[in-house]
Amino acid sequence: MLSDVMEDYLKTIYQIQARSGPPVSTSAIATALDKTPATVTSMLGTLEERGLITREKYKGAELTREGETVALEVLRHHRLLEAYLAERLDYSWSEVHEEADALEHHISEEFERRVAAALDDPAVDPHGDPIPSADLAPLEDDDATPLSTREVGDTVVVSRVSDRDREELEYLAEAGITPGTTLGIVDVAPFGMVTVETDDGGEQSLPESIAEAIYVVDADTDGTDRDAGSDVQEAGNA
Amino acid sequence: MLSDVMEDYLKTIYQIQARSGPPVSTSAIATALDKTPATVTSMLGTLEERGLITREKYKGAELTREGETVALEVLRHHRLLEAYLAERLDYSWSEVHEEADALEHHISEEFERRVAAALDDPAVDPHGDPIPSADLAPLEDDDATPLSTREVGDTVVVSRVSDRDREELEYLAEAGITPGTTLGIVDVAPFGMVTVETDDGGEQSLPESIAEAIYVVDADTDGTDRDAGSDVQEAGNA
DNA sequence: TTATTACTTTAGACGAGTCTAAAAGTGGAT
DNA sequence: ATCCACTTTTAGACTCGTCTAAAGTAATAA
Ligand SMILES: [Mn+2]
Ligand SMILES: [Mn+2]
Ligand SMILES: [Mn+2]
Ligand SMILES: [Mn+2]
Repeated sequence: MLSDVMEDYLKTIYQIQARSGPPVSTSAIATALDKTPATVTSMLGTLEERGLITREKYKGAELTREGETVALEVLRHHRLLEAYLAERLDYSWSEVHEEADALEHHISEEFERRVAAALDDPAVDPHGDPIPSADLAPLEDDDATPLSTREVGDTVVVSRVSDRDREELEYLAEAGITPGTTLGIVDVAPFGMVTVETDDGGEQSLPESIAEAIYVVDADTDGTDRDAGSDVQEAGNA
Repeated sequence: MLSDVMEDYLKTIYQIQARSGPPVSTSAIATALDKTPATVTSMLGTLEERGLITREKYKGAELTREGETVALEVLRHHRLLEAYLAERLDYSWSEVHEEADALEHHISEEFERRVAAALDDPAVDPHGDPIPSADLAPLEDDDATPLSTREVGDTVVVSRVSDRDREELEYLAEAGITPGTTLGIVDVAPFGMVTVETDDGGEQSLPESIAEAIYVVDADTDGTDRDAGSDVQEAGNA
């Protein structure tokens, strides 16, 4: 059996690896988990012994297939919980992350199945992140890029939004920007300020930090299979 | 902040104290939590320092008001979770206990509120045990006694059923005996075997171990306020 | 009253996960 | 080619919750 702590390390390594690719540095993990680098080095040793990661000294870590499976399991729990809380317990999308973090290590497989069944096997969580399937098959990486990398004139659809910052999420819910929203980029000002036009014709100016947290795809690349779970995306963003 | 482990000790002390009164012996706690007596002695020292229990050496422990409040909080979480799982996720009453045990330390106060609201503030859990109120006021002790202490001719109503043994609970669900069921005692045989007649006229013979786990009140003392939450009692006992 | 027995506490050890401080390695700039 | 700044690892310590083994206490039986 793996401890909660080990599960959190594996989840974190997975997420950094998904963004920046392996190897994942000690300090990146330390920052993400708010631990000292020395602590991380020690735990990486344990995870390596258990066959969950491979490691090159002074370079960084990489998940093994087994480690990846554990990470996907935890991520499935996390995202199913987020979806359930938003859909069935009236949580807003800015509140679900912390609650899911606290519960993800403690639910049974039976609970996981029942929650998934209650929601009819949702494909994405309230932030637009894909929910790993029950068989824990690897997730394909998506082609979404931050809004901050796009240019004036682009028309894009919001694919997902980083769920790490409550205030950002509240701001975006207020602005009516959630997964599925279509945005036209009207202006890009100095310091990364992006002005967008929403479906309803309104204009919003978004600071760079927000524009970096919004992942978008081209409008014509839209609605392929990501939208299967858009009922969940729509829910509880008041 | 209290650890999960401390919460479990306090919950356990509360439950033993409710059954047998203080002081609660080291060995009783050790048995209930499946730890060694030495371990329990050590933790009792910690709980005493924190002001959660009082203690007389070689005699046993007793909860302070503060300790009792913590225990009631954990118990509220546990029983609300059991009720929610049975009512909203289709769990049977034999499955809820373990899941609630795993989750009770990890839900937020917000989650507690939302679950309570979703169920319309249930008064009892699926086993008939009272759910402490949100203000954590002490529970009055009920007057229910084990079916095994009753005599031929008595007509009684099931008040609650011990939730510790899955197989017992499955057996009872099968037999149609749940909180609220009226039973007539038809026979008491050697070795404590009790034969009862159920509402529908059927007869059941219950081994002593089962009869000890069923807490009943006199039929005429019935339906005072315990029945406020009988919708919950009825749910999910397939 | 004393001896037996059961229970409780003390003493000491250990694994998990964490930290701080110091040593070692890495990679770019001079 | 050497040095410097930064990162990583090592070394050692600490807390928490647990255990085993030994010693102490209480209650009862002889
Ligand atoms: Mn799972
Ligand atoms: Mn999310
Ligand atoms: Mn609570
Ligand atoms: Mn119960």
